[in-house]
Amino acid sequence: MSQQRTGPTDGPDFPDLPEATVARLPEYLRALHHLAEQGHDTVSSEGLAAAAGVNSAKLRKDLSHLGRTGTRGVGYDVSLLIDQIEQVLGLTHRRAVALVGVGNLGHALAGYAGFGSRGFRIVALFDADPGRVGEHINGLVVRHIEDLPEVVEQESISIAVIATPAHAAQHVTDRLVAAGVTSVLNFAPCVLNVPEGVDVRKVDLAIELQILSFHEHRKSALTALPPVQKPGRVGVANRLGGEAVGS
Amino acid sequence: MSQQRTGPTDGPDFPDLPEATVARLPEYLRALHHLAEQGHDTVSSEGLAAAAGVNSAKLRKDLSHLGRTGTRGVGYDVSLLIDQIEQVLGLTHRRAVALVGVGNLGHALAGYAGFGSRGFRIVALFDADPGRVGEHINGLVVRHIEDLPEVVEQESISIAVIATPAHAAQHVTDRLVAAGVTSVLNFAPCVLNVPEGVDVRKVDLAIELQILSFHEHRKSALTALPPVQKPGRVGVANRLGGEAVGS
DNA sequence: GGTTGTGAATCCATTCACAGCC
DNA sequence: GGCTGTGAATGGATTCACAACC
Repeated sequence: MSQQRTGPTDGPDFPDLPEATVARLPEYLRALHHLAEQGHDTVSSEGLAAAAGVNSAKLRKDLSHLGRTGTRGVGYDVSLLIDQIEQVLGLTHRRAVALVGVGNLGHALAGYAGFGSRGFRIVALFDADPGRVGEHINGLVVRHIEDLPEVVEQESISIAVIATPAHAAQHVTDRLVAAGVTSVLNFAPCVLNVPEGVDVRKVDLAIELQILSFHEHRKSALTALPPVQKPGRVGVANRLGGEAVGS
Repeated sequence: MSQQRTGPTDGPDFPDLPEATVARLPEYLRALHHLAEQGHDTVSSEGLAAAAGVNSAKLRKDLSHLGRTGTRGVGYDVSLLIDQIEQVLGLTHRRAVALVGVGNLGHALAGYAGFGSRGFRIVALFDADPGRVGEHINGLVVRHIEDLPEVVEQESISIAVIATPAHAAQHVTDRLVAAGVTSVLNFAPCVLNVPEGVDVRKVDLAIELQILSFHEHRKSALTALPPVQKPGRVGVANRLGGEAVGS
């Protein structure tokens, strides 16, 4: 009755990864590629954890969700682990991505080489401004937003990036969803309402800075006031990077 | 002996906000500004929660950490709440921000108007490429990275944005930290090692897409396979935005 | 009547610590 | 001896549900 978990050799089935784990797998993947380039072919949980900026217990727990991945006493096989993670993340083929809004930020994103090397291909650019339509960017022609349904269909696009002004973002989203897009990465500073089954992730520059601002505020409040010695709070300093800090 | 919590009238003291709450306050703030523009002067937890894309219980719990903020039976005073949140986030004065790396993305960030309106001022641009030094962007001159210490000092910069290639990011970070910067927003796809007391937040475009890719992968695996009826898993559909989705 | 603020209950994530395996 | 995989323990965050208040 249980719907046949695919055989043990058949690549990982679909484990129900915790969301927090999913969010970290890409970072592990990046670190692994880096290690592979440097010629490592195995790595310990300790080593990979350091390279990915997490602690080793968390890393091992995360990887344990993928099934048997390492070998005790040895560590993880780098290229094998890369395959397994790419498998789970659905990165076995390059996914087609549409980008809407070729203003300041959109231009930069369209030119970003990192997408290509990490599993994605920007295959279409859109803008609502007729003055922009027809412009060539990085080998692609900017098309009018009217053409969305057609292009999404033709190119099998399921993921879109929104880099429009905030006031246009919801409208654009509705059209994207209507055209069949089911995942959206939103750079506009606003919340998007989408129907069930559509995923949205948001990146907001100002919000990131405001979170940092909070910590700045707290830090200055603390140092301004008292030199209170909190004993036993010292240990575990973040290991420092390459060169000396003191110039 | 306890170090005098500032008086009750004296604006909010320094509550130890849960990190998850801190991360949401900026979104509430944005929503509140939007409501204020539209002329609302009070809002219920339900209303604000909808505008910020969270549920109302969470919103109330978050705001409760700031002390008494709303009035029962009525709701929250919009402009009062704005003040309170800006207070806690340390946004009472515009913070000076440095941006390092004026390539593709750096250019776009330097031109991003949203910073100005939301509590920040980009006051300095840096690059390592001498060919770029001297260039004018948005009223600022690009300076060589050698000048960091001097400028950071002069302009009281505590926050920096890194938009360099990955291979340069750690080195740049070390110099920023040495110059006195204590918060970093990192757009380079790599982990940064920093000493205790320095905060780093990271934004990685490809990682965001990879997380979406996972969900795409899962969705297609589910629809490809079985029409398994999971009873009682339906409810709570995401409310749909303005116009109809069906074109 | 309406809405906030909050204990209690639940859920999820992280960390600990060690048994099991190479 | 070294390292992974994992139960058990802890710690946070979310949700529930209602008393307190306007």
